[in-house]
Amino acid sequence: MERHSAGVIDRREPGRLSPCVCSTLRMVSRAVTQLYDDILRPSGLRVTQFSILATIARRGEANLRQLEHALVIDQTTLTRSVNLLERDRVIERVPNPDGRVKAMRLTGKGKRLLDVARPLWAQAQDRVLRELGQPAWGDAQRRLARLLHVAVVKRRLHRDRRRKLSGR
Amino acid sequence: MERHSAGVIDRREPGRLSPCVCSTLRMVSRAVTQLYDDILRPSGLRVTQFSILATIARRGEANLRQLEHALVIDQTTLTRSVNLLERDRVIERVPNPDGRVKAMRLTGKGKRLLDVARPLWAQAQDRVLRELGQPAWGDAQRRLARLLHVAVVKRRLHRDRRRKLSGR
DNA sequence: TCCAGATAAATGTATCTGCATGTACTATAT
DNA sequence: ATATAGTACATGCAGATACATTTATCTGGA
Repeated sequence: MERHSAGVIDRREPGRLSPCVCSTLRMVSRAVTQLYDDILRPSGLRVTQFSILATIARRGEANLRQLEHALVIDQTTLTRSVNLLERDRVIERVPNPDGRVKAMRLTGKGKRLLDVARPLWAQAQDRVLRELGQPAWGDAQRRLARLLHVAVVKRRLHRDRRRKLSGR
Repeated sequence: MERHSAGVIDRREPGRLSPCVCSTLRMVSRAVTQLYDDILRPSGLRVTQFSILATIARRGEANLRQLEHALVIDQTTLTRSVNLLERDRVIERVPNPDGRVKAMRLTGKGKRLLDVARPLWAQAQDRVLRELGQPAWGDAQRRLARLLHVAVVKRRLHRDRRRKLSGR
């Protein structure tokens, strides 16, 4: 008997959500990521890489600082992710007068890859939105945007307070 | 060429959300995780570990399979996380007649740790909910629960189809 | 009894994540 | 011209994530 088609018992859905806002977000994020990555697999891109590529593509080029703000990813995380894409010749450096700035653009390979990945992404997005409903996602998105804003701001406050206390 | 150089401009909040459901979730998840981890820091626990501990504590004990379902975390991920907690003597193994099952419970240290962490968690949770509003979170939570369900089910379908195609 | 199939967890590999800190370069005030 | 502050990115370290595969164990027949 197949592992996941396994009878009635495995029909039990994942338990109720955690009361914790953060754990809930992580949980949903994990599950949805797995779905997207599954569907994106033929392209060889993960959704993380896809979002970086799409962001660079939209702007033509982008440096780490811009990506950090656009994607709300820590700069040190971005450095590694970007390095992997660079290693695989999916993106390449754009010369910049400011020696500190690392600006990147897609290579030909990167563009072709993105062309392969886009319809797959659309497929994943479609499956989710068709089931969830566009309006419901619109609602959710607004809440999440607010949540993002709250988290970013609160955190800034928290860090500033700690810094003041420690006299720095 | 007027990059988004410093100063007043940097007051700009993180850009609009991505149109991608998955990227949006990951983005918000990252930001909120950072806030929770920041506030939990004095306890030495991260929110991921906190949620595992809280789950075990609620049940008295739990094995990996139960945690996998409760937290919607891949079993292989759980193995590593649980090993770290075990290494730090925060949880310990509970003997089980079935030699395959790894059931865990909190140690004394684990309980004390959780007692330290809980008020910190509540503080993080409060800050977010006070700002977002309980009802708004209730709404969001419902959408996310639906999203989780959709992702899990869709993925099952996707995998089953691939398996059938590849003749396995 | 013994074995095939099922189940629970562990392992190899690779990526994602981010804190604390370091390095390289730029801009500014003197 | 030069110290100094500030900016942009990199690195060391540690944990979080999960796919593919393996190992250990259990269970139900023949």
